[in-house]
Amino acid sequence: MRNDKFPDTDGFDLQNFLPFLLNQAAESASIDFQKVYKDRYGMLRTEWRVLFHLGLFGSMTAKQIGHRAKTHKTKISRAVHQLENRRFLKRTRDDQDRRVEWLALTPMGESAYRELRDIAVQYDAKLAGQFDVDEIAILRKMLRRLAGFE
Amino acid sequence: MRNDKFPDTDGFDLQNFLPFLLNQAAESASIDFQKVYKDRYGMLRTEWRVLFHLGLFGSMTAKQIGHRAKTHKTKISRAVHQLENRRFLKRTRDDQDRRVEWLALTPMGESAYRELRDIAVQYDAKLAGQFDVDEIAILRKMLRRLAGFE
DNA sequence: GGATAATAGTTGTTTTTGTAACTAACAAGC
DNA sequence: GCTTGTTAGTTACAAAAACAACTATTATCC
Repeated sequence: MRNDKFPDTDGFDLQNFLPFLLNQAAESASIDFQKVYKDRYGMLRTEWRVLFHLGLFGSMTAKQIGHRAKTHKTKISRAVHQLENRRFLKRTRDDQDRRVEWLALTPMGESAYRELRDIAVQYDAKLAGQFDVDEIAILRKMLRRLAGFE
Repeated sequence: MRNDKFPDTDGFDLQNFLPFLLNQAAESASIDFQKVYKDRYGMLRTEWRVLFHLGLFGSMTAKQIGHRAKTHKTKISRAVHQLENRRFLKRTRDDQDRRVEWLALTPMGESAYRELRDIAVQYDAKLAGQFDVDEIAILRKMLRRLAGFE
């Protein structure tokens, strides 16, 4: 880890320190998209994540979503409540195991999902567009590894 | 953006969506280091960021730190208070402009900084170590661009 | 030089998160 | 079948973050 900009420091470069760098990149990269689901749909981050999971994978339990999104069950629980209040999803108890409830989007939820998904696709393309295709492939591969997705 | 794992979905792949992917990678990559400054020093993220900035760049104002770390001034203000309470830094008013205060680490702050910095260097090396050197260079370059560092 | 605006930093209030304890349902062992 | 343990999800309370309004000081400009 070198430090080109401040060679008079002690050899540690904060702007290249991966936890800091990743966090800053993640913040910058998500801020404009955040505005969409926040200002336009009044959603929190966990809420759109639940919405996206249900939109993508159909019916899921809170636990399954939490596991895939690495999100604590209390956060999921609150997001589900909120989405339910806004009529974006409905729950149905599992008959075999009555602790479990299956979550699925309502038509309203589906439509919100489709709109946000399309925006997300464009948004991702715009972010990726500033790099070479092979570079962006390397980036995603490394990030998936860091994220523990594979 | 293709979706190999769930080809029966609608072509959107959440695990490759950059804002989500970056955030997950950032979370995973920082969790173990977070434990160090949290459990061992009782620090919050913003507090170690202030500490690191002062350790790296010497005397700075709250505003300068906030700008470099992209952190809101209220968060910086509270972190500075906390670090001051723990005798990690001291403030001195600027004589030219008495709104400004210059922040600098105390010897105790310096020593905490050095310890955390050494851990950070090792930690970064461990993270980077799982990739090729040229790949990691590409990763950092792209992340710096995404983060708006250059 | 006095009104107005801008700036550095703080404080107060509201949201959101984190953590732990909780309920309800099921499972296992005996 | 009854104790003990586990699991899905919720709730309550404490910690932290977000946001807006504030103080104190300096800059602008007529």
